[in-house]
Amino acid sequence: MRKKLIKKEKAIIDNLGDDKMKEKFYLATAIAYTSGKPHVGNTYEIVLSDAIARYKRLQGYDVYFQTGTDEHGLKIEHKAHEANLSSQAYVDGIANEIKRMWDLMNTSYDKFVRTTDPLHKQKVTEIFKKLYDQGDIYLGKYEGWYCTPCESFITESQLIDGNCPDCGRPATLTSEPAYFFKLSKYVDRLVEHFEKHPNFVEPISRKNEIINNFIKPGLQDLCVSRTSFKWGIPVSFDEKHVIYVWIDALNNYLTFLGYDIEGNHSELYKKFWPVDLHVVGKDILRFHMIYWPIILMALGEELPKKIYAHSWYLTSNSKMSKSKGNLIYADDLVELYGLDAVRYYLLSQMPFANDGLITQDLIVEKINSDLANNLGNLVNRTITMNLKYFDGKIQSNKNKDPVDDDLINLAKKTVKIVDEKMNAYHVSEALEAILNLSKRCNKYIDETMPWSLAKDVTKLERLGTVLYNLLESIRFIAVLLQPFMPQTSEKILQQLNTEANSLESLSTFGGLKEACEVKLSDPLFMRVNK
RNA sequence: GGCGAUGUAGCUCAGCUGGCUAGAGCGAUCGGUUCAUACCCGAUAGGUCGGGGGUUCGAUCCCCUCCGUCGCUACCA
Repeated sequence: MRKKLIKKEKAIIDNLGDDKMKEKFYLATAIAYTSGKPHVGNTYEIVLSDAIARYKRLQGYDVYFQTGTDEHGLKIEHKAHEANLSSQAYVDGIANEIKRMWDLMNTSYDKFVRTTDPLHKQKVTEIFKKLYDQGDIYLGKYEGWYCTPCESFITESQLIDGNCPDCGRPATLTSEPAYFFKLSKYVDRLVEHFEKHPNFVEPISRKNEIINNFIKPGLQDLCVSRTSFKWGIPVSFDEKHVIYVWIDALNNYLTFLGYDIEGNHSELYKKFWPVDLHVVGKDILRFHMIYWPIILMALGEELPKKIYAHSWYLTSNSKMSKSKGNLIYADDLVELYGLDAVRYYLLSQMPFANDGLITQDLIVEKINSDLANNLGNLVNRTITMNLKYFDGKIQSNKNKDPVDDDLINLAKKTVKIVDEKMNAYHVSEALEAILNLSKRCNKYIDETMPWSLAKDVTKLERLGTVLYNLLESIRFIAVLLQPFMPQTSEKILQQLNTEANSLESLSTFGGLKEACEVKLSDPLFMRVNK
């Protein structure tokens, strides 16, 4: 199956430039909740998605990459009230802040959506009505525990001896009319889908968590309307109710693409639906794994191909939160260490299925060892030598030696490893492979000792080949680095003075042209003192 | 309480379906080199693979149990 896919992708690469042959790829991040400034844990999601999107483009896919903000709900109504702002003014401010952060991180999204967009609201209204009309949403009664002083509903499991977990006062059982979504009607189909598509949700452990907690005990119908606040999309046929935020938010993937309930979809929709990859935080997997597919089933739309639930960055083993005062913001880090260094850290230090650690000390350590000493210094010393020995002119690579083979083979192999890892969305492992190639280059310099060859006039040709191999390997590194550190990649390619930056340019080791002149620039990364 | 992860060298982590002397990177120590951002290359580090028990010819990887940490448990999103 995977082999088949890779073959397919190769075929796409071979046909690059021919738009008709391009396969589409719709990548959507979860939309960020506008309750406050996003910390680095939230920012990770967009950077991760960006790396995937950029890699897919490099592979030749026609990528549509959507992100945005989720702006309704009780919490926001409260926050706005606290800030003495209208709800709309409040979310405008936060949405700007989030967009600014996404831009600061140099993320290449195609569209930034906001759920307060009038068109979105209209379409969600229509979708809700359609689901009601076809009987998937019905009016029922919400029964639950309520703490009157706290004005909040409490779940059975949150109750402490029948009392409110916040104030300790007795909770009362209340009942009020509310609309419900008939999840029960679709649950069998959903389970069947999970079974037929074992990789629908990854990591598997996260999928099991949801199945064990929600599916196995018996999926309850979902309450999809609220009357306790106003900041949301009203139910068109019952104005006292506001549509549950998740029904509102999840539909962004449809509405902004140009979905139409009558079936008069936009061209964009026809081209890109369904979502190929949802990148969401593990904390909201439930909504994407259960409610979202069921909504789509009810609407008769195709289901997403894959949902990837990423983990969190933790600071010394605890989740970042305002109350703990351990928040780290990406913009502060960028200020301190530079954009690509932060991107590098975020992308390289997250294990596939577990939480990652982020601290200033760890960041500094990675910047110094991986970026400054290994990669940056490699580029710097190699370019310097080519300038020193050959006035910058790239030499021929004809004077070969068996010691070259290992380096050249690794360069070629790295392309394959990166491809495999990225196809499985194992981003950190892809990056690791690239850095390994850089490390191998440094070793090659010691093996060949160019400074020694330079002292012997009869070995100049050999010296030229050694430097060629290094420069070409560095080109491989730079090309592969594009999705992860776009600016760094570009800086390296500029120093190499080459435009050969496509994936297919790596099909042969020898893309750099003879006699072309390399140029030295400032070091890519400076060492940071702790 | 239920469900699920996780506990491997000082630090961050790899170890697929059990099998040669348990690995990587960083840090530390020693040696080499000088093209380079005091960088790079090499060597070394003797870690009860959380504790105990079991299955097996043999377990870090299987089973049981105990301890620690973390996550999920439906109306906050």
